[in-house]
Amino acid sequence: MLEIQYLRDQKDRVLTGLRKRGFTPERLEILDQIVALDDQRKEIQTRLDAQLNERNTLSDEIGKLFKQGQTTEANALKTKVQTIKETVESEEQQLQQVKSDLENLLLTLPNIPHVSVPDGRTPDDNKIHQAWEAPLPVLPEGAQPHWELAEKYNIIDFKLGAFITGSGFPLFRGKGARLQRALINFFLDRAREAGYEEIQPPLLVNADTAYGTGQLPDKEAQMYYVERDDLYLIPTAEVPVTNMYRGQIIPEASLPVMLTGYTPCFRREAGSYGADVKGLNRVHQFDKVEIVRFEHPANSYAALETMVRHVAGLMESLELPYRILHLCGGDMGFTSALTYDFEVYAAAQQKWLEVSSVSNFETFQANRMKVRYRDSQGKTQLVHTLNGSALALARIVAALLENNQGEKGIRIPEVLVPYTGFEWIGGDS
RNA sequence: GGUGAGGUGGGUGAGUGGCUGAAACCAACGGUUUGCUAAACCGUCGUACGUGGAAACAUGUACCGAGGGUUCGAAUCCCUCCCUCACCGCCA
Repeated sequence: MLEIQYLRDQKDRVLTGLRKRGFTPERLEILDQIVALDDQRKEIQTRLDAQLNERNTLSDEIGKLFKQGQTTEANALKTKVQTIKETVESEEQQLQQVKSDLENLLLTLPNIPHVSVPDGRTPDDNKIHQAWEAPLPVLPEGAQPHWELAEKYNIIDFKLGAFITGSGFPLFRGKGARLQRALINFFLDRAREAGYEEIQPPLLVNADTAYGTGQLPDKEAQMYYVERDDLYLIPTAEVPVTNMYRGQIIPEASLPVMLTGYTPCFRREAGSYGADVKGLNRVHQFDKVEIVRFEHPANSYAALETMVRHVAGLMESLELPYRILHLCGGDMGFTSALTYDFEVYAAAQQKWLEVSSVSNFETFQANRMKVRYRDSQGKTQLVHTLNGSALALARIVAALLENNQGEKGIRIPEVLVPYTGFEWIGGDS
């Protein structure tokens, strides 16, 4: 959620930012509505506070009068307060109304893109931030996409998953399951070595938490919801982990707070069909190691860069061809100010698959969650929040299977062997 | 799931209708003093929003788990919900 003060002070920036996100001039009128509502809010509050002050003062006097036995005078004041009470009630209602209107409008505004964010509407307008310079792997004739390899080596059973649950819920078995576990441990170890504290958060969250990171209200249809208990299955560890600090004031000296967590992620992916959803390309449940940071605003972009380097390092050690995209205004998530997407090249499909998204949310999430720190003047300031996948498993597995297939089977990258305990899938080991 | 007891500031904890935004103690921060450490003493010590102010700051309002209600007035009384603890039941 944007800060109203920012919106008032930096209107030009907000305007250009929203245009970058494809706001039409009509939709931009919302800014003036917000400011007008906020003015109204202030006005009502000033009035209301004055009335409340009078009520409190009079009530005080009534108490004193009663104590002195001056009941007649006290009762006279009582009727006076009674009339104040009525106007107070109506003004309180107005205030509440205006506040909720204001909040609802503010919730419709996405974050303001960073100045570097490219213009554009669709994924085609994303800029390549870091290209893959080496030649892309070319597989020999007869190379198979991962869903065929999965069946051939009996490591992922899509049909069985569909039988047990539904499509998009793959079942990993044998070396497939072990590869998953190896990747999770590898990613967690790397994150820990980089200074992130490991967290195992709850996988279901309440509505307040889902609002905090911005999943509600705008991504409600994307989450699985347990109606009976009013809980949501997490779409990413970002949600529970970032909310660890909801409503908190973090001592400035504790910044940055660096957290990592592995969780399964659940996404309904409503409305996705076709070739994109084949195999592991788009599934309802997948595993991911997430890194989350709460940063001093002055450091957040440097932090973003180190996160990007961290993820790039993972890709490199897995020997996977990857590229980094700088998302354009139209393709960026609602809450993000700047997002880099990592794509891995799946050589059999000859497709780039998104495997990580690293973002700086600046104060957008922090404002919603009221996560602050105290600056050297003793004032509370909103922190910047950042997060990134490091990494999302399903598509990494897809690329590993496809790119590393050969006559002997599927070769496991060297760094993973200590984790898997085997060097080949389908080979001798 | 059942029964009982509770939820007060960073912590412990007082407070059962007005003099309590909240005692006291601890922690923290600033200072004084002793050669350092320690101790003692003095002071500061919640958040949000509004108003005035360039700011420091002053001032108003709200907040004692959350939301409603009673009352001229609620941390205090009533209702609903949430959470914690104890015991019982169930259970990986």
